[in-house]
Amino acid sequence: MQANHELHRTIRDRLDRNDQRYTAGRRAVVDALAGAAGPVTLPQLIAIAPGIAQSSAYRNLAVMEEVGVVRRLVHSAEHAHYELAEDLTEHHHHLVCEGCGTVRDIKLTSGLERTLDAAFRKLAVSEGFVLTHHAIDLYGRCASCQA
Amino acid sequence: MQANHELHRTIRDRLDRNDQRYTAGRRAVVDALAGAAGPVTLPQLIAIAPGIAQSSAYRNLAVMEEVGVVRRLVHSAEHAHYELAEDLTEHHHHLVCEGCGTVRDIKLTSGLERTLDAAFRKLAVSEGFVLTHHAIDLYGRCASCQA
DNA sequence: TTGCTTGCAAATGATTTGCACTGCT
DNA sequence: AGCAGTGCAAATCATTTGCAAGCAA
Repeated sequence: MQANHELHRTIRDRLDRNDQRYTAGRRAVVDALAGAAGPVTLPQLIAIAPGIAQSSAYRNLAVMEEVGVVRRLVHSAEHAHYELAEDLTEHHHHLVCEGCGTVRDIKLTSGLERTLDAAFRKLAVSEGFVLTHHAIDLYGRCASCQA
Repeated sequence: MQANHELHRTIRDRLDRNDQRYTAGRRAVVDALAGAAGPVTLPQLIAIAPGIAQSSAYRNLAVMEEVGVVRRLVHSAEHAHYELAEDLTEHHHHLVCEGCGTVRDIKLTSGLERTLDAAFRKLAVSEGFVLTHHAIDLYGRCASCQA
């Protein structure tokens, strides 16, 4: 992860380029996302960064997703999860707890990622797809949810 | 995929064991899922198998998911997708079109799957997770959605 | 009969939107 | 001043649920 002011600068640029402002509310959302150990739900986000109205949080996340600053993930939980876009952080995947719904970031070795990329690309071509990205989710139960 | 009556028998057994009936409505849902080229949304399901009420479709899918006959997937589209459980079909992954939202099944080579399993298991252990399964989604644009 | 299943209509709950107001620029 | 961003409350829309009727054991 980049230094924090560097991150903010990059985001401001990206918003600027799309005629969007980088307001205090948006900065607060970004700080909350940057500080988390994985993607967070909207309730979690509001808990971390109090004072942000729910509707504004949703709207700002949508704007920033549009601009490529935020990524929205949907697993099977009732709430979607949000995280900073990968080019602002690092390529990673997710470990999802089926008990409590928490999502944690994980990374594969770069060797394995390279292998996968090649395999995926080949597969996509044979199906006539142009790939934009891939997602790998591991599902299981975290240490505290092993009833 | 197994022969169709074999599939139905397996499903009936699994429902029986959970004190659930295998009704005509449920059979219709299963047939629809078994005939599709990938997971389908509820509207798609109803279109394929007319005469099933929306609420019954949702209810039957929920029951069959509970029993391990159906799997529910959520990508980012507005509707969830449903497919038969993997042990009734074959282990596979998904290619998602970001244009039209269609999801198609794909398979990796078994060698690659083995490599991945090993890597995933190791990762999970180090995070204190007990894995149940994994999902790999490739995102891109299908041939007809390449504007 | 007894209880699960179904279909319809109403309820739920996450997310979105209308609108009036605040605050950049 | 002029327009984008914010908060509140109301609207949406997929999914779930209550209820009365149908069907299987």
